[in-house]
Amino acid sequence: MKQKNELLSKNQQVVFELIEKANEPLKAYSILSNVQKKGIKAPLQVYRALNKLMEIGKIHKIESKNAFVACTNNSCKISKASAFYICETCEDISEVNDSKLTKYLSSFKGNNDMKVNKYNLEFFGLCKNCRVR
Amino acid sequence: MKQKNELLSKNQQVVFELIEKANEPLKAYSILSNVQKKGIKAPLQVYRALNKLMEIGKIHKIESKNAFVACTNNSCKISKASAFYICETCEDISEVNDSKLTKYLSSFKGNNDMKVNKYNLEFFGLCKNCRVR
DNA sequence: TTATTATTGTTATAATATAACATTTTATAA
DNA sequence: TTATAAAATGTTATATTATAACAATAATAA
Repeated sequence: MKQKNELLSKNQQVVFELIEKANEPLKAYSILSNVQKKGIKAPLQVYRALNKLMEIGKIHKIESKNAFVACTNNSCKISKASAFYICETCEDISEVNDSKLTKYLSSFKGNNDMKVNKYNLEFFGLCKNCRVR
Repeated sequence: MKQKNELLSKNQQVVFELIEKANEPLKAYSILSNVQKKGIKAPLQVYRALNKLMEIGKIHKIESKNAFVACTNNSCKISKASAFYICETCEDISEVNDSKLTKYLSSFKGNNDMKVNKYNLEFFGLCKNCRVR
């Protein structure tokens, strides 16, 4: 499958690669300190890259943590809608990849008759590991 | 129905009343400037009240906006789980009150076998009004 | 080419949130 | 009721997250 990385600008690529390799959500200033050796010096350079990457659906923001993760859905259609599990104990975060959920939420009307363009859903709970202990 | 307000401390009550009367989500520092006449002088006093109010389910935080609204669900059971519509045009925000959705999400297991304690869901789209224009 | 758009670089500053410590009030139980 | 624990308050300082404003450069399209 064709990667979109080639379409990314220099800063966008640097930031995205860092996020993609990380196995946890990264915060903006943590990203900054990790890309300074690559020539990115200011917060705004990071935030601009982050905003663009979110716009094109390559990353998502975990709103409750102010942190950023690479999208793990190959389907670009749902790239702007996102859902995550957040373990309250170990802080592990994983993207939910459930097409039924996606369909259900994307077409959700509720009481308000709103047309849903995107949504963000964050589940908090205990992951399997943390329940056992 | 018995109000819980009586259980609130002085600062909690001041902050809650302001949020409840507002017809839009309020930001912490906006709250601060509005309660200074009531003797609350520092950000931390506001944040402490906000945290407590969230804990007991009287308010919710709109994570994507860093803003706070009074809970409009009378059911205390679901007070920690919250779902909102956010109109991308007029910024109007309303709480979703849909028991099917609540049940569906509260019992959602997905791929991860997580036990869901709470969730936060934010729908973005166009409200009825803004679609017409 | 030339105009337009996206991206970059940079400094300063705004907006959001917590740490740390001292004190006071309220609730609980001995 | 009195001691003691728990919750709430007050205060100063500071950490963290994010954007404004302006100048320059690179990429793309007309």
